[in-house]
Amino acid sequence: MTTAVQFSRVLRQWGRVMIHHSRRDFMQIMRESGLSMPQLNLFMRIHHHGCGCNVSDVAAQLGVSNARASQMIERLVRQGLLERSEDPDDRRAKRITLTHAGEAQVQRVVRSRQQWLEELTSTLTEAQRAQISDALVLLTEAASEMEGFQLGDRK
Amino acid sequence: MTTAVQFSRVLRQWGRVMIHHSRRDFMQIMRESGLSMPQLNLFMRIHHHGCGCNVSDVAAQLGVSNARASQMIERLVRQGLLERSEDPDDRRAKRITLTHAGEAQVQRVVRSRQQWLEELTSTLTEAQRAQISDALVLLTEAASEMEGFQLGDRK
DNA sequence: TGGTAATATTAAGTTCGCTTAACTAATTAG
DNA sequence: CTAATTAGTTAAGCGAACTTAATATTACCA
Repeated sequence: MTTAVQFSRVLRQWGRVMIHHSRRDFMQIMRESGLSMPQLNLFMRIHHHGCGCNVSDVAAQLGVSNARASQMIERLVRQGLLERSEDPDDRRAKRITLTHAGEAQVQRVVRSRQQWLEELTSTLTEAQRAQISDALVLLTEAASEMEGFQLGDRK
Repeated sequence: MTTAVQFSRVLRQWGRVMIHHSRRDFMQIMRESGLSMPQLNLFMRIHHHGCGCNVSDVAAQLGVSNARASQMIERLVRQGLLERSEDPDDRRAKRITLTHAGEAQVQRVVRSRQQWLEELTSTLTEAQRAQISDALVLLTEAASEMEGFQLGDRK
């Protein structure tokens, strides 16, 4: 009955719709590209981390042992999707970066999300967009204040 | 420059925040409960499907062979998280349902999502909630019209 | 400088996820 | 009433995902 309860129900509903789509697209791309979930996740993480990711970073972000990260990277390097180069500042470490082909896989995921949202956008009127936009900015800012979640459209 | 582009950027940002959280919570619960991603997904699917789910349904929803579904279910039945009973209408078929313990795992996921959203809710004013709520209803309806995505708070 | 810590890889082994194929039992169709 | 279908399980086997332990190389520190 209280507004708060209704409000959080509305929030959850939109969340469900979003996540449902995101998941479906992600799995679709997995199938098409022949990449596994951990592999595709690895790409997304490296992409969002920016450059200069080393093996330990990858392991930490994936919640996996260093050995496992090294193995995964090895395989993807051999497939031409990742590049492994020596870190000039610390010759023990390796810099892991996406090759052109690897970046292309990331872009498939990014674009698929973008596409659905843009289709959705096109079904709304100018006024509706403005209204929703204001609301989402509020929400996103509130979430970002609640914890140090960094905004900005990547990089 | 156009509103549409800005709008879809705002949409994407909120989406990123949501998905980021959802994923983190999910993996947290996986670790804590000792369940794998496919297993926890299986629970969520059975939960949302309502009762009367049989082995073939599970297989279809998970995108996996019947044999695999049967194997997964077998293990979870042994762990006391699922129940497998004969379908009275068709004695070949089995009804798969969550036990109390299984439902508890689902509730962990549901509650973790709910909790974050409610925390977020509490940082907003009454007026902001109303504004955002209206906006999200618009969005959710637009998405649901774009394709037959069924609404309703589960079951 | 010598010892300790950090970084990455390799080796060996376990468990998991998944498939196909073969099998059993119940239902439906001709 | 047989024959074909459908639901589920079991078996055998492959490859992926992980782990721990061992090793090599580089960096840091007292």
